[in-house]
Amino acid sequence: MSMTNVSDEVFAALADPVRREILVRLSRGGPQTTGALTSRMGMTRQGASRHLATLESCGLITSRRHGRVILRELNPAPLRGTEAWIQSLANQWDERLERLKRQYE
Amino acid sequence: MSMTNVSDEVFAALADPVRREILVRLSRGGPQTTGALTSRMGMTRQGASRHLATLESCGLITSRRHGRVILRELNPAPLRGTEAWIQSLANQWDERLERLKRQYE
DNA sequence: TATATATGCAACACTATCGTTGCATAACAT
DNA sequence: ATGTTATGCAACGATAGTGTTGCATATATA
Repeated sequence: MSMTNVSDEVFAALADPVRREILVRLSRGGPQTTGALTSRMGMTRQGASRHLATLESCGLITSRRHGRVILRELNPAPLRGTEAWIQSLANQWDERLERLKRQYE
Repeated sequence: MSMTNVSDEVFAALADPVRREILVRLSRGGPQTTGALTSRMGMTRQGASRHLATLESCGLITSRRHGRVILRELNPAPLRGTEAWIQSLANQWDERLERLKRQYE
């Protein structure tokens, strides 16, 4: 597995605190409308809506339309890639330390 | 544990592909100078140097001076926070699904 | 049909970030 | 001392992202 360009968009999406809060709310409250998600978040509807578009673009959320309401739903699948990347990074470092340790014993 | 503002800087640092590649190189090659890290990365020394400053600012790398040479070293510790955050997010979603499943059985 | 609700799209100013260039500093080598 | 190597700091233009406002669209309700 290549260690570069693995879920580049996902990393960028996670960089914004507002988007992370949206993900947390979705994971706790389940599918919600933009309004329910936006309220008490100190931002215009359009501001939050753009964040939702960013999150959907990289696959972190999906949306289903019910009449005039659109329900946003969390999709944690892309997070596995970033999680794997981070773990691989830390693991390679640990393996390196272990090699050095064996060498000097 | 609060799900917001957990290693905000680390998430932002990981959003850049150049910085992620620097981390990968450090995890594989161990402590290196800026020059060794910068070469073959399609960027000026100052460009890479700024990324190194960003990474050091959030604790992902440390630096030791040896005469006129500064060795950069990976510090994977802050990554645990982001890893935990991602896992917690996915876990909460899974638990939610399980609750719903039990409810409808 | 009218009216309210839920949403998207486009344009705008503001800010942050990126990578560069130029100059300064500090440590080695000759 | 002089030159070379390794680095930092400051300023600049370019680019990208953020949040806003205004308008348009589509669906429900009276």
